[in-house]
Formats: sequence, structure tokens, C-alpha cells
Amino acid sequence: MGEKSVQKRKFILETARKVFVDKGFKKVTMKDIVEACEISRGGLYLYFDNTSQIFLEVMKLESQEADDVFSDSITEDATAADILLLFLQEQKKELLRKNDTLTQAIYEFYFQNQLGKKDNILKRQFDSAVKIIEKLIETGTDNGEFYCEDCKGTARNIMFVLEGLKISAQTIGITAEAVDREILFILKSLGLEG
Amino acid sequence: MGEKSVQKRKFILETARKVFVDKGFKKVTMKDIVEACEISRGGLYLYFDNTSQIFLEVMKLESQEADDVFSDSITEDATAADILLLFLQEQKKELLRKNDTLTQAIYEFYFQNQLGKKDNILKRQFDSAVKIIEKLIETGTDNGEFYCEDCKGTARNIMFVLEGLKISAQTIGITAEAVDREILFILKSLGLEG
Amino acid sequence: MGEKSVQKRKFILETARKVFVDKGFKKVTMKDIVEACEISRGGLYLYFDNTSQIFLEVMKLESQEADDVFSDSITEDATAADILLLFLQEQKKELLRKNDTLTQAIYEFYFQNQLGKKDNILKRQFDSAVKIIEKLIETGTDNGEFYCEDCKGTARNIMFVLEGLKISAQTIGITAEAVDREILFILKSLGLEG
Amino acid sequence: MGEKSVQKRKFILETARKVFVDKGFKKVTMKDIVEACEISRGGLYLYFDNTSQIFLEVMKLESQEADDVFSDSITEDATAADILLLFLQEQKKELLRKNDTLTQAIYEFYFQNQLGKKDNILKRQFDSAVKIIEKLIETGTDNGEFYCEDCKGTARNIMFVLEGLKISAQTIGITAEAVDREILFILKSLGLEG
DNA sequence: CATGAATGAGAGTTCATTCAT
DNA sequence: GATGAATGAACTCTCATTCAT
Repeated sequence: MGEKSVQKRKFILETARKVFVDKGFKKVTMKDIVEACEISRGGLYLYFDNTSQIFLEVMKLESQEADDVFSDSITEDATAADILLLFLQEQKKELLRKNDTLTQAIYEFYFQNQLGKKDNILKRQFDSAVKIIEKLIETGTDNGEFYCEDCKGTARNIMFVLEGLKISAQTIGITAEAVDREILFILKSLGLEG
Repeated sequence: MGEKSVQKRKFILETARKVFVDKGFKKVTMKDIVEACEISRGGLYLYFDNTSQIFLEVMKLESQEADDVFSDSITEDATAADILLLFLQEQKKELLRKNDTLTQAIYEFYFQNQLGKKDNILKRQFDSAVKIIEKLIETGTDNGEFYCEDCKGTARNIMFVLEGLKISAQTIGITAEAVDREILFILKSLGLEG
Repeated sequence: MGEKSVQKRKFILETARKVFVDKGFKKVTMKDIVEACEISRGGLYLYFDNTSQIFLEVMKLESQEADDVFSDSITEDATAADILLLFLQEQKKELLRKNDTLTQAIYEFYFQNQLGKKDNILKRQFDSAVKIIEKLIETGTDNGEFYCEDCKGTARNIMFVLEGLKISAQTIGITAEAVDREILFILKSLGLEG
Repeated sequence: MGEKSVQKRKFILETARKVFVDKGFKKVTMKDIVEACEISRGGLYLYFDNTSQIFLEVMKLESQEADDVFSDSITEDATAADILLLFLQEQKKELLRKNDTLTQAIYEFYFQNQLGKKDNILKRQFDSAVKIIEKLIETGTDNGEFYCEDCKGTARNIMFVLEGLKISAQTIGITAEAVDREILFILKSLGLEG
């Protein structure tokens, strides 16, 4: 595949992302993507076979970029509490951002595609997030910033709460205040005052 | 609509439930339900106009039955801790029951139908569950069974964790052990040993 | 058929008439009529087999009533010119009455049902109208009210103009002024000043 | 849409025309046209959305061709009487041509689609025909070919008679002799002997 | 006589996918 | 590589008509 096609491939994925954000996963047809990209019907098939394949690639791109953002935000002189707070604020932003998230599409995708454990990007992301938070809490506890008996358990608890908030945001709706309340609850349980 | 059709209506809803359990919400067509019920194409339309309507009715039935089960389990001589434990065990069972749950379909349904706050059964259920748990924790705290500073906050936290577990079960998959671990974590935070 | 069924039959025809006025002929389904009559689906079939049959009967009723109205209007002391004028005014009213006419339905019906010459109520009505007008003109000419060389030809001409106005009213639309203009033109050609 | 599809588009319209001639307007389904064209179900939808759209285009084509025929027939040395006679003979042919006319379909179409005054091809055609006839009669009167007091009125009268004949041909049926009779009547009223 | 549940044919419409150019 | 016309399967929905009660 030449330089040109790499460009086009990327263009398709970026455009498709918008479509998925708008419509979720299942509702999106190859036709939708063709039209959004303003390419030919057959043209899309030169690059991708179906919407699942496209979506997987979109998620790959997405998670790379997310990682980059996260890495950047960890600076030398930030305390564990700072970073945890930052992380939670990021999550809050994501949660409440109704109109520029793949969240719904991702859930739908995993509903449809029971890919088991392999290739489950979502699971990898969840597990790695747990580890990072655990590390943070450990560090913070060692520094005397937090108080925590079961760091791993707490990390997991935090992640499940966040998942719960995320899905609630998509189904029953959730206010900024409700998110704040939950974050505060977490912080208090770590002995912080938010 | 006579006695007979009430029966048939119920039969359709029960059959449709199975279809939704199998396929989620979006994938289900009127044709799927027609075939599952072994009735005629037009016959289904005598009772329901579209899959959304059917699904709403299925959920209504479902939540009535769930309420019944729950009410029954609250006996005179059960302690708050007993009931809370029972509730969590029920949730665990539901969580792990992969092949007989509407969970996925429900999520999909609410993705598609942004019904706002009215008619959102899910929200009503969530809120009422929070209240019940709060009450339980209060009672338990008064009785000296638990220790808890912020009963409402804890109740909410529990529910969000459960939501997080539920969606995780549907997307990244979750083991019985993982659920136990989270339940234990909750109980410990209440000063119980599970 | 008992007294009761005769009543019901008539009720159905009267209700069906309204439906045909509203929707024309082709668009009307047995279901439409069932619903308008608020009777059972099967019930309608006890009286009529299809919409064509119903429509024919509606027309029969209609033409009986129209004849009655017309007969009544011919009084002893009316001049030929009076009666002709009256007839033309009646036609004008009918033409412009957009929302209580079977006209459209009748045309549609005859489009669909090429019943040849037998049973063609429309043709019978047309021919008899020509005869009546011819008679009127003859009488009027004898009385010196009109001037006319070819009475039969004039009568036919008048009827075709009226047909042309009727169909135009249903297709390209027509104003009261346009109808008046045509009536005046006819009267002038008879040596009258309208 | 390339060169090729323009051809196909035209092919579809021509084939659809035959279907409309056969069946009128309302009865015609997309399926009918698909089958007549021997193309695929989806194929037709690439070109047209529904039968109304197709019919409008068929009429457009039709009226273009009709205009061409008419223009051709007006030669340098023809007298007004010649042209008027020719026009009436054309109309007669059209009237009596039972099996190759869109007439019925056109009426049905305008029954269904109360397009008001805009886009009403029929009205435009009627009005323009009136003007042409008026001009002819004026010219003929100036030349001493005809005698006529109210040229515009006469032109309108002729057109309404023709409309009346046209609809009568479709509903009550009409013979060649009847048409001749009416044409003769018109010509006589212009002082011609036909 | 009357009801209305039930059936099944058939119309409209949309897309994934292919393939000649 | 790229196009977009073409196909056909699949879905939704509506009714005429029948028939057990």
C-alpha cells in the first residue's frame, strides 16, 4: 500500500469516527461511511470489509491518542494526589461530553461482538487503568497523601464506579453534580477532602 | 380485546423476551418475533406496532416480577445485613447469568431511545434501589450491624459499582471471583466481614 | 333480509359515501369503511363484497336523490329560461363544492371499471340531461325566449362544457368567475343576456 | 450520473409510460415498473423514489414531444382555419385513441396530488392552448375566414368542450361520430361549414 | 346475524456486496 | 486503485378475506 492509500485509510477512519460518534455502532452502515467520506461505494471495500473492522481500527487509533494525552499529563513534580485528581477530572469531562464520545458505540460494539478475551481492547484498557491507579494510590499512601488499606481493591472499586457512571450517563443520564458527588466520595474514602 | 387476546398478548411478550435475551434490542426485527411466536406476520401487528413498544412492555412485566421477588425475600426476622447480603447475592447471580438476561437489550434500548427523564424505567429503578439500600444501611447502622458515615453516599456508591460490574460483565466479561471481590470490598467498607 | 338489515345497509351506504367523498374511490379500502361505520370487519362482508359494489350502490342512492331535487324544482309557472338558469346555477354550485362531492370518486370508479355501456349510470345521466336541456331549449325557442338553430347540438354542447368544467375543477382548479364566464357565454349564444 | 444512466433513465421513463397507459396512475406500483423494465428492485430506486416522481417526468417528456409535433404542423402557407381544423383533428385522434393515452393516468394523478397551482403542468397546457386558439381565431376573423364576437370566450369554450369530450371518452365512452358532431358544432358557430 | 382474531400476499424501501469499466 | 451501477435479500407494514365462536 502506497503513501497515498495510507493517507486515505486514515481519512476514512477519522471520518468514520464521526459517524460512530453520531450514531453509535449498530446503526452505522457501510453506506453511511461511504457518504460521509464522499468516496465511492466500491472504494470503501478496497480498504475495509465491514463496519466491525472499521470500528476496531477507529478504536485502535483512539486509544493510542488517549494514551498520549495521559502520558503528557504526568509531569515530574506532580504529586500522586494531583495526578489522581487530574485523572478523575478527565474522566468526568469524558463522561459528560455527550456529543463527542465513542462510548456508546464501543458498548454497542462489544455487545454485538463477543470477542471473548482476545482482542478485547476495552479489557486491556480497564486492566491497565486499574494498575496505574493502584500504583498511584500506593505511591500516595507511601507519601502520606492518602490513607488506604487495600490499594488494589480501591483501585478496582474506583474503576467500577467510573464504569457505572459512564454507562449511567448513556442510559439514565447523569448531572455534573452527581459525578462530583461520586468523585468526592472516592476521595473521602482515601482520606482526602477533594 | 377479549380474554383470549390478553393471553396471546402475554404469550407474545414472553416469547419476545427470549428473543431480546438472545439478540439484544437493535438486532431484533418484527419478523424475528413473528417467527419465534409462530404467528402470522400481520398477527403481531394486531398487538404491537414495533419492537420498541414490545420491548417497553417486556421491561414492564420484568420489573413487576423483579419487585415481587424482592418483596418476598424481605421477611420479618431478617437483619439489615442479611437483606443487604441477599440483595448483593441476587445481583451477583444476575450479573453472571449470561444467557438469560435482558441487560444488554436494555442498554441498547436506552442508547437508541433517548427518552429523556420521563418514562425512563431504568432511572426509576436505579433511584428506588438507592433509596432501599440507604434505608437498609441506616437501619443496620442504628442496629450496630454496620459502620457508616455517609449512608446515602455509600448507597449510591454501591449502586454505581453494581452498574459498573453489570456493564463490564457484558463488555469485557467478568468472573465470579471478581464479583465476589467487589462485594467483599463493599462489605468491608461497611465494617462487615462478608 | 329483515327490516333491521335494510336499515343497516342504508347506514353503511351513507357512511361509505362520506368516505368516498373524502378519499375518492381507489384509495378507499374495506377497512376504511369498516372503521367509518364502526362495525366489525366481517360484518361489512355480510352486506357487500368489495368497494366497487358499495360504490355502485352509493351512486344509485345519489342519483335517485338528485332526480328528486331536480323534479321538485320544475314548477308550473317557471319559464324555460328560468329552469335552464336554475339548472346551470345548480351545476355551478356542484362544481365549486369541493368537499362534498362524489365527482372525483365517480371519475376514478369509471376509470377503473370499464363497464362498457351497460350499467353505466353516468352515461344514462348524461343522455337524459341532454334530452331535458334539448326540450327546454325547444320550448324556450318556441316561446321566443331563446334563439337557437340546432337545439340538440346546443344541448350537447352545453353538457360537454359542463363536463369540461367539472373535470377542470378537479384537476387544474377553477374559480367561480371562470364558471360564470362560461355560463354567460352559453346564454349569450342562446340570445340571452344572463 | 454518467451518459449510460441517462439512457437508462430514459428507458425507464418510456417503459413506465406504457405501464401508466395500461393501468392509469394509482394502480401502478414500483414493482410493476421494475418488472416492466426487467431491472432489479433496488435498481429502480437509483433513479426514482416513487411513482409520482416517475409520472411527473413521464408527463414532462410527453408534453415536450407534443409541443414539437404541434410546432411542426404550423407551416408558412397554412390558413388559420387550416390550423384550427388540424388542431381539432389531432384532438379527435387523441380522444379516440383508447389504448395509447396517458389521459386517464393524468387525471388520476391530479386527483391524488392536489398540487395547487404551482407545478400544475395540466393548467399550463390548458392556458397556453386557450391562448393559441384565441390567436388563431383572431387571425381568422381578421382574414374574414371566421366570424366571431368574443374570441377569448370562444377559445375557452372550445377548450372546455374538448375537456368534456376527453373525460367523457374515458368514462361514458364516446364514438367518432359524436366527436365529429361536436367539432362541427364548434365550426358552425364560427361561421364555417367544416 | 355479528364479531374480530388470524392469515398471508404484496407493496415500499434500504443496503451489503459485486463487478465491468 | 477507483468508480458507481446493479443486484437481490431482508425488513416493515397494510389489507382483503376467512372463520371459529
